[in-house]
Order: sequence, then C-alpha cells, then structure tokens
Amino acid sequence: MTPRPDQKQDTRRRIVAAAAARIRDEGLEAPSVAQVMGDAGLTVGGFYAHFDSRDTLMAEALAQMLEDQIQRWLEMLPDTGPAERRVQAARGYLSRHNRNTGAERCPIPAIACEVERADPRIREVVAAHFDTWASALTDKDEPDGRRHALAAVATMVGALTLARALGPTPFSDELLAAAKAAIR
Amino acid sequence: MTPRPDQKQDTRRRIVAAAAARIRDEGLEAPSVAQVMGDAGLTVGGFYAHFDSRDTLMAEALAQMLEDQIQRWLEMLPDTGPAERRVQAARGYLSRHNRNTGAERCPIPAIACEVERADPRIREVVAAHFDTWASALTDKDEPDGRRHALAAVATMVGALTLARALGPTPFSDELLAAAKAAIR
DNA sequence: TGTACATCAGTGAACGCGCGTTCACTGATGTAC
DNA sequence: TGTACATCAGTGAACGCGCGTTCACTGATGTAC
Repeated sequence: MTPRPDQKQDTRRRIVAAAAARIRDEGLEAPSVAQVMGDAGLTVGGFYAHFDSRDTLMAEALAQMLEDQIQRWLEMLPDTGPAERRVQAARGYLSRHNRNTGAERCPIPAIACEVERADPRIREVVAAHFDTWASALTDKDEPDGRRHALAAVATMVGALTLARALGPTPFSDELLAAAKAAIR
Repeated sequence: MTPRPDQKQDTRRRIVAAAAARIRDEGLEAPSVAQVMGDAGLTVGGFYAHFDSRDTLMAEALAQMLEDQIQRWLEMLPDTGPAERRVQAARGYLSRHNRNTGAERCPIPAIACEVERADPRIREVVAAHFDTWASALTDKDEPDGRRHALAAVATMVGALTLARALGPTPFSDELLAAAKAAIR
C-alpha cells in the first residue's frame, strides 16, 4: 500500500461525507470524531492522519455541503427573473419534505444557532453561503431587490427552523404556509 | 436551619436564574450543571436536592424565561391594532441591541436549532411560546391576520438568528434592516 | 520469477478531562425541656 | 435562661462514561535486486 494517494483521498472523502450526514441532523457540536469515523467504516485512531483536528473536519464538511446545496438549488430554480425565483425557492424550501426527511434536508436550520459560538472558519463559510444565496435571489434591476432577497432568506430560514422545532404538527404546517405566502 | 423553606426556595430561584442566563448565550446543551451551580454561588453536590435532573432544570428555566419575555414585550408594545404592533415589534426585535448585548437578548436564536432534538418538555414550552407570540400579533378582523403574524414571527427569528451568526458586521446590519422593512 | 525490504493507511489502547449523578458527611439553625 | 438534641441545605469526593487527541504497532502493498 505504499504510494496509493488516491485510496487515501477516497477514505478522506468518506470521512467528510459521514461528517456532513451527521451535521445535517445533529448540528456541528453533537457529532463526535469516533461516531463519524465509525460511520465511515473506520476506527478513531486513524482520524489525525487525515485532519488536524475535529474543527478542521467540521469546517470542511460544512463548506462542501453548503457548496453542493447552492449548486443543486441553482440548477433547480427556473431561469426567470430573481423575483419569480424567490417565490419558486420558497415553495421548494418551505416544504414538508425539507422539514421532515433526512438525506436532503437543508443543514442550515440544524446549525443556525451554533454558528455564533463556532470556530471562525465556520462563521466565514456560513457568511459566504448567505451572500451567495441572497445574490441568487436578487434582481439588480428591481429597486430594493437585494432587500427583498435578504428578507426572503431570513423568512425561509426562520420558518424552516421553527417548523422543525414544532415537529410535524398542524401548527408547523400552518407556519410553513404562512411564510411561503409572505415571500414576494 | 430546620424549617426554612423560604430560604431553600430562594436558592432554587437563584439556580433557575443562573441557568436562564447561560441558556440565553450558550443555548440548552452547552451549560453544565457544575457551571450553573457555580454561577449561583453553590457547589454541584447540592443540585439534586432542588431538581430531578439537568433536563428538568433546563425546561423550567426556559419556560420561565420565555414567560417573562412575552410579558415584557406585551407591556412594551403600543395599544394599537396588531398590524401596527407587528411593525413596532419588528423595530424592537430586529435591533442591534437585541443582536449584540447580553442580559436582555431574546433567547430564541440561541436555542432554535436545538429544540428539534431536545427533551419533549422543551418542545412543548417552545410551541406554547410561539402560539402566544403569534396571537399577540394577530388582528382577528384582518383577513389573513394570523398568517401575517406567523410570517412576521418567522422573519424575526430567522433574521435575528442569522444576524447573530454573521456577527456585528455591515452584512448583518443590512440583513436586519431588510427583514424589518419586510414585516407588515 | 522469487525473495527481502520499505512504506504507510489504518488499528486499538491509552492519556487527561469534564460530564451528570450519587452519597456520606458537616455545621448552622430551630425546638424541647 | 441554658443546654441537648433533631433537622436539613449545602459540601466535596467519588462513580462510570464519552470526549478529543496521541502513539506504538500491524499488515497489506509496491519496489529492488
């Protein structure tokens, strides 16, 4: 197994993917190194051959996850103006699917309240993500276009976070519907 | 010190207050029993003479905190119709003061993403809090009054949570302003 | 081709630490006589 | 009034556990001759 850097790279990617999956459901603080390594089919000891520290893994996993997510959204959104895009984005984002199910949920509601007290790298990654997200929903010709985009992002994140806090209840559904109707 | 239940009650209240102060900044998961007891000027050992478990303390501290908060808001809001109230509430809630400073910040953005995975008592307390909050901002004569109230709450929580995640930056200020302008 | 050696990704046990929880004890206070 | 006793809020040390991190080792693989 001397020079087989491609296999090591592959293992590294598996660790990052395992971390991302845990972050999506449990946030940034809860997943332990041992759990992530176990998910990737490995034992704890090997971890530091791939990463400096737990924080480094978490920052990398989150960064990649958010990039992938933005990419997928951009592909799904219609090629119309950003105003129409906001309505479409809200429809997709504020769905019961994005509240309930595991593998494709947005990770932001799981981590939002942890970011303030997180590693600086995490905070930068999150700031960049929101900047990109808001830009994608901004119509530069529309007066106050950026304002509308920022408000839409805030409403989407707030509504989805609260909807998950409430669980799959009628009240939660009502909140999602109300937020959807408010995004213009 | 035989029958002096008033002193024990007082100590208990100090523990609850210390827990509440930590929750406001650190959320529900981070504060340890030893830290809270230390803040209250006590040692860990005495804790279980007052509470069943850490979870019980956290649920009680959060419940009281949210009740107090709702009470304070209701007193501060003008005695006009709920629609005007929403605009006023947004102005107060989405302020740099409520983003930055310690002792009076809203605890919701610190705990929002932890609620989904928290003790059932916590989830009930939070659900009741949002129901009360939305009701206070609902105009029953206005068509879609409740919808507007729910959307306003979602936008406020989302914007403040993200603003704290971004820290005291121009981008963060911009987000607060955009959300404020969006609440009607 | 076959054998001896070098490499290094991953293992597994250990470290010091802080966690939630338990419990024998202390010592200040109030009561009984 | 003064003394002996009962109460019990709070102390402090200990428990088993999981954490992030370290490190001596293993064993499969590729290289050199």
